[in-house]
Amino acid sequence: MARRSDHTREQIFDMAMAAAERIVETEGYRALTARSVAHAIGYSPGTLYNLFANLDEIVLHLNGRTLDRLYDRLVVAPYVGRPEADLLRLLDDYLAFLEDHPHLWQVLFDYKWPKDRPRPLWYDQKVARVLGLIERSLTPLFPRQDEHRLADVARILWAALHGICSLADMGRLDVVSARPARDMAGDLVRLLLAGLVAEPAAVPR
Amino acid sequence: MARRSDHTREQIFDMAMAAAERIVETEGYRALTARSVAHAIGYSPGTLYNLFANLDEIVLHLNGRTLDRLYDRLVVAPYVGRPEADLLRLLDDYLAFLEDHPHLWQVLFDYKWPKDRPRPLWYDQKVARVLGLIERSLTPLFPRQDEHRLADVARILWAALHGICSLADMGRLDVVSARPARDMAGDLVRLLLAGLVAEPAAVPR
DNA sequence: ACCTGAACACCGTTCAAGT
DNA sequence: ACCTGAACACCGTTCAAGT
Repeated sequence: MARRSDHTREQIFDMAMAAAERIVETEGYRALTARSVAHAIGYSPGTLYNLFANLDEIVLHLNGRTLDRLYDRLVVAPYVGRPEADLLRLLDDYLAFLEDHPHLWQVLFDYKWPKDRPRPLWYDQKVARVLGLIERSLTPLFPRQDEHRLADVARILWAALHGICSLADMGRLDVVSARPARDMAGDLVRLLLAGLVAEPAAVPR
Repeated sequence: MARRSDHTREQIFDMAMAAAERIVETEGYRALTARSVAHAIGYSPGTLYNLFANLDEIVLHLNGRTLDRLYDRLVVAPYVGRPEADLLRLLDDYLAFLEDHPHLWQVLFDYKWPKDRPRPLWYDQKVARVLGLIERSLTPLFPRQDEHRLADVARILWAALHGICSLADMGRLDVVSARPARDMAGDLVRLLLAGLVAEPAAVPR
């Protein structure tokens, strides 16, 4: 057999990404295999390895697309300049995204990139772009010279919200009594903001 | 071939669990396979399926053991009755456990129990026992009739800390600039406590 | 130059066959 | 009653062979 050149390299790349996304959304993470993607685009498994070093790289690109989708969703709402209102709205949009694309969200956070090799720069930039929205919402609370502290708090909030969504998604928060993730996350945002206002310089960096 | 009755059912169970733990600790999650466990205890893969419904159940029991270890580690330190001191000490012990058993900790949280079937009661009880330590530390901040609120805040804190440790473990917090998980988690604890004190009834349940 | 598909070294799980 | 190990239906990845 041989080259078919039915499609360019770029076309196959895009087809593979679209197929991967569709497989994850409809059948879940575990259905995403090199063979299933290859089959979905009508090429042999070997062909994928001309474009991607391995399956990990397909997942990485898929997650990049998910981060873009998430950012696009979060960025459209108006920014009013009141931290609590802005953060709670970000939270609502985030949770709505999670509800619309639960499987994509799971892959985004569950997937473990091998520790030995560094994440590509473009990927970190996509994460930073989302983090930037949280930072913007927090900005009114910090004086200009406290950019580092602002960035730290944004990351704390990002990670903390992730923890709540993650455990809620796994059904691990309903020990003893259940409460929606939305309520708990909203609670967290309000407590954290109250704490910031009460102790603005609690833990200088 | 046939029954060997070299060991009782209980002995094989314990051998399998010990082997699973050793495999995860030394070689990581991905090395934990039904075949590797069977080989480690000198039985055939089929034998495991007399004791466990599937590999999921082996992981579940392994995680139960990990929760026990974690609890044992957290419970020994003295309880002084000052929330900040007690929580920061819990945090330190938690992080120390994580450092000592990174792979066991990863399996504990990364492993997804199938959503369709309920977690066994004994598992939830082990989680609740750890959560109870956080609740105890928070108790001085809540009046007696606010037990529900206390439980909610404990779970928020537990989930939020998990989020920080989880993203830190995956190296996903060092976007832009890195900061140790310990610092971020400590920051979170202090901010949350300050928020609680400032707005004790911020979000009544 | 590109694509194939067989091959390699694995999986989880089942179950007929043995003692 | 219990254990085996071959079998089934999969994996990710490689690479000689083809066009």
